[in-house]
Amino acid sequence: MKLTFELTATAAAGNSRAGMITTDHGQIATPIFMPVGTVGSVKTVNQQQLKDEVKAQIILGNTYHLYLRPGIEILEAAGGLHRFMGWDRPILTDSGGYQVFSLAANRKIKEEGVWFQSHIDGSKHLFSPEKVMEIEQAIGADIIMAFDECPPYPADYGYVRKSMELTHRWLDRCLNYLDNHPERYGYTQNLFPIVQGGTYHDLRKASCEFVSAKGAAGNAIGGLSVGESEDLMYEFTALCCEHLPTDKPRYLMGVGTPWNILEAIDLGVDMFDCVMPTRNGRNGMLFTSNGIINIKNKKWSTDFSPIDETIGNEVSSYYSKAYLRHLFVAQEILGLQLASIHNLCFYLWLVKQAREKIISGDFQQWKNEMMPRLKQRL
RNA sequence: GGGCAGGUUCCAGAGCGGCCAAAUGGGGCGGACUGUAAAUCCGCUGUCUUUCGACUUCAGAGGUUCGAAUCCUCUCCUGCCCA
Repeated sequence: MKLTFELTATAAAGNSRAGMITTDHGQIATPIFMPVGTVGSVKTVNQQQLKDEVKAQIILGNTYHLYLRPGIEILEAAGGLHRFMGWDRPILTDSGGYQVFSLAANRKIKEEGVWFQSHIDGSKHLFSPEKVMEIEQAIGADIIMAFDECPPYPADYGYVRKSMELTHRWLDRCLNYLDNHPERYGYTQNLFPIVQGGTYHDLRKASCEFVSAKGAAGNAIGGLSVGESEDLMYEFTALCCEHLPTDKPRYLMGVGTPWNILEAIDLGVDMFDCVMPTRNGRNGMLFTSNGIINIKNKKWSTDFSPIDETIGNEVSSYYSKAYLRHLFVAQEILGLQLASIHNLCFYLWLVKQAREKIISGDFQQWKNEMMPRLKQRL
């Protein structure tokens, strides 16, 4: 069944909304944060913990990484990524578009697609829209992203316009491929197109219109959080929300900090993903309901209070800051895991709170209260 | 009592006449990280000074030398071995 989106509640002030996405692998209550599991693994966190402790409703995989390893033959033989990794809830795969940006030194963009040099062994591979769709079908995610070019920031108008037009042509090729190649695992995969256009108003607006016209089950905002200021990011997120359909989920790709997420929810975004809770967690940065902790700092060495009691999950209220600091100093693997689990729990708690506040009508007040607290350095 | 090996900046440990405020690692302190080439990366870590630079350090005391962490003498301490 094609993915559906039902609006549960819309805030009186601002553009935030609460909704329910339904996929063949279950429902997703929005706004939602999606943990990133690039290679079919949310680093350091196993699937059971992801379900029971983090309460993740949907996770991400990455086309580029999964294509290189283990490769599509193995994924197909396994019956798709859900089965391969033992995850029966929804999955979204990114298309490799972000790697066009992050692996800039090792790729070449052409009309037909992008030539990548593998970061693993240096081998060369062509990612065309058709090839990416083929891989995403083999992976079998519930939501698959169109293949796009994510231009860097800053980039001049001419470049961004050409890049956006290329992304649009590629979108048509993705759609055309899907029209002629039915999915293979007996459930529906939903293509989300991606808006580009950099930080140019007319381009962003044009891209929103182009994308909206496709009538996709959901739409994504790409090309943000690539180095621009937060104000610019908010400005262009707002612009995109204004021009994307109201009755379809809006996904802001790659964002972000806890306060970025609250701000974007207020602007009308429904879905988020970011490596920040996991990567920064592994690097010792904890996001809590009271602010940011660098757990490696000595001041935590004798703080035996829980990591964060208010968010209500076990890891965060059971283990102390002092213990977690000890694990980091001793370079124990458990430290990386507890930090990752805590941060993910916090992110999921944050969007759940946001949802409840939207439904109860208190979102604005709650957000204004939370914003300064979230940014605070403890 | 005798023999041998040692005592270096928070720790370990290089250095063995000038290029030494002293390698390297650890520890400490701080920072970065936004659709993951990241359990990673980047600073600082004797004192004073914004910089230039100045000053005090290599167990202690004396000495040799233009110049000593480095050479000599004695003292104190540590480890191992023999009595």
